Amino acid sequence: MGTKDEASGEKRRVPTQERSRARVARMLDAATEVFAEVGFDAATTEAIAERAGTSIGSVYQFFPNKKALFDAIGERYLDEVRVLFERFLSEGPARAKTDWRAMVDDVIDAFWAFDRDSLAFRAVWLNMHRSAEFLVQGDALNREMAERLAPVLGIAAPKIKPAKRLLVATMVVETLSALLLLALRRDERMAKKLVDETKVLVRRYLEPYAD
Amino acid sequence: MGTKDEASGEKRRVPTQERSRARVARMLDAATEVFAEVGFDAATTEAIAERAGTSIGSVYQFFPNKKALFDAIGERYLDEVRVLFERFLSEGPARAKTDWRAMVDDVIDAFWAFDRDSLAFRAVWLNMHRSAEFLVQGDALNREMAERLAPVLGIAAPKIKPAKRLLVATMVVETLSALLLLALRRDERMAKKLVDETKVLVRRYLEPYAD
DNA sequence: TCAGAACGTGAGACTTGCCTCATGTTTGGT
DNA sequence: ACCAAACATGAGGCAAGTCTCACGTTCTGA
Repeated sequence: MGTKDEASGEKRRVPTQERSRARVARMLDAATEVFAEVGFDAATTEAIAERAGTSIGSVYQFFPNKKALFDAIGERYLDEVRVLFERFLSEGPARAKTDWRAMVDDVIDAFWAFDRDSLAFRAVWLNMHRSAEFLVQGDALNREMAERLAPVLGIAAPKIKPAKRLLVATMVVETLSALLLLALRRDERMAKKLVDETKVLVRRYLEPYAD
Repeated sequence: MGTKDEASGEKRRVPTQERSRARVARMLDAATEVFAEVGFDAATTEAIAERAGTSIGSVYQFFPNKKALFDAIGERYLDEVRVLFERFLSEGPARAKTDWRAMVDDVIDAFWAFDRDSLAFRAVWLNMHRSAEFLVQGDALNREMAERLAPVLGIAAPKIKPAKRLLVATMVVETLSALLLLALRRDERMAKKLVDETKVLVRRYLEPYAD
């Protein structure tokens, strides 16, 4: 490795002029694409700079290293997912009691519609955590979503014992994650079938837990 | 990349003496461990040689490059999985009609018991295909298993339309794959819960398809 | 209008890791 | 016992890729 700074410590210039702000935004977009296309290790900073229409020097003016670049878009991506997820959580209590079946469909549709690029990047994101610190660091995002989902399940599926809610939420989140990522890898036609069948699977799994 | 040979063409010595055969076996074991621990990219041939108690030169005497090493254990791993899977397929028609629920449990237990190392390596295997030739090359192993499973579903779950069998089989295989790999990353206690709940999920999903 | 701060650049220093090769050792058949 | 083939070794050639740095350009405020 060529890591110099520890724990992605920044120590870099913060863009203040408009010109550099736009440039940094282009870098993040380029990085998202490149990481999504070839994965973290195979992505080169050179390729990212080129796609952003700038030079390597400029990249390192704002990001101390490749990992920091990855972390930055990871954070941005996380925020977007949280917003999406939050929308459902906020309307959760109201709908969950009566209308949870339709809600499941909506959540799945929403995540599926949520930009292919983002999903592709998410695959890289998950795989990163899976290879490097394999057994130590879990999949932070999925874990967080499961924790947020658990309370909602208490309403939608009251038959689940409180102690078991997190387990069920984890099952749902991980299954969705895996199947949507799979759909992403298939052609349009198969993808649609998979997404629809995923709705069926989740509904059938939760059905006996509903009141 | 430093790839010289195309399409993992061998062009290397085949071990004939007992000494070298044993050495090659140690190399494969070491490679499995290292790949499983840190992933393909981060694994160094040096580390593999060292763990096998030999030198890099010897590794390259029998394997043309790093990828060939990976392919070799991939093949070995595939064979083991096929044997495991075949056992269930052979008894399939007999049990499938009456006893498919217990069969689901058995399959899950069997795959879970199937050596942690192997499962860890499988994660690397799947992730490899996912990053490099992202949208092109699918997950060969899971696809193959789904194709083999589809006919069995015709017996166990006769209500599935023939055209839909492969879809359902794919759903089952991918879900199992994802959830067992997840269980692997969790501690013993949580893993057991996840495995048990996976049985529940698969059973509930297939139930309406059974006669 | 001008100084200095912010910004942009890309050649190349430096590191890492794959793989080769020249050299030495072990084995098995005669 | 002896030779040729098989085997083993690890220093280092080489390519790829990360990140720095010295120099040039653009912006901002007084």
